[in-house]
Amino acid sequence: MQAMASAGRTDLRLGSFLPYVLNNLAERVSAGLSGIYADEFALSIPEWRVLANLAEHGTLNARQIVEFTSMEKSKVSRAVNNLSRRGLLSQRRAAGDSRAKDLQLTGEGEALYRRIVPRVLAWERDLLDGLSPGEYRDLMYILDKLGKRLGAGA
Amino acid sequence: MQAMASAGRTDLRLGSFLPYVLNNLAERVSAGLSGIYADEFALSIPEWRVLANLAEHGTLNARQIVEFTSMEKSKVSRAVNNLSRRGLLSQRRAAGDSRAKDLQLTGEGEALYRRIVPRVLAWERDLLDGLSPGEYRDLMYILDKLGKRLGAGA
DNA sequence: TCCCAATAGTTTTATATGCAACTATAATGT
DNA sequence: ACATTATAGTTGCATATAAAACTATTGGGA
Repeated sequence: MQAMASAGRTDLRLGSFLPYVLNNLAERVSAGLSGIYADEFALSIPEWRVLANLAEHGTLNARQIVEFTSMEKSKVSRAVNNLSRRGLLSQRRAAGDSRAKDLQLTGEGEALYRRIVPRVLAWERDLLDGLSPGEYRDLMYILDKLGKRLGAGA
Repeated sequence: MQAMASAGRTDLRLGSFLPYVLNNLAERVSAGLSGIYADEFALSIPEWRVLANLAEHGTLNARQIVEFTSMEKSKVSRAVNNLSRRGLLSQRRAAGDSRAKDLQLTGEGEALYRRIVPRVLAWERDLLDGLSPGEYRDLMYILDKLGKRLGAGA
């Protein structure tokens, strides 16, 4: 027997159609969160994502950021440039490959990141307070599973 | 005891930060699906959403579509106009309120919708095949719970 | 009745975006 | 070594978008 679901039927109900539900939720979450880093820290979403990935992974080049975030490479390029102009990250030609640039946060970039983190974690905690630990675990597990499946299928 | 989670810590791990995970997944799902209605049916995502909501709910005005989809009203306005120009929906001044317009799919609009539905359901089924029925149920339940919490919190 | 605020929807404007074209460098095959 | 192809990243351009200004209509008060 196959996965029951909206997919088990031949008519479409948007309320149980995963892509629709997922997108609605994701957009609303993004809108809520971007209130923090846009209004208080003057960062766009792509800029925030680049910042956060550099903070987490240390030195990266643009291609790696593209992989981590699934953003367009032109989007990443522009976000990197904005952060660079603001002195939040530094660039230098990569050792082994002079096409690539090693990107890394400056002290100022790290400081900004450290100011943002508690704010977004508090926001997330607020949202997740409605879920039990088990529900949170299930959710992350299932989302991860779907993500892997998408990677394969596409 | 409170919801453990990434939110239980003071450092940020993107891989377990719900907004990040959710957005990555949603974007990839959207990209996959939009391949269908963009390439094969020449519909943008906003257009598809308007079409699907009208198909599901019957006659609606633009404000109601905004509520159902959480899209910007200007976005809805343009999507409605595009569909109208293509003869996929009809507009007429609402009975009780002449500012509003009653929107409803034409026969052609409904026919297009019926051609699209099996395609997107098949796509969804493919994605969901990796989940057990229980996992699917849990997922939808939890997403719904989060959605409601967002509605309240904002 | 007469204002004034609220609402439905459109349009303007500035910005963001995706895609393709492009530059520069690296890797591969013969 | 040389030509071909692939890759890293940037930029130009046409389109899409969000936010605010705007038009038209409605709904309340006082």
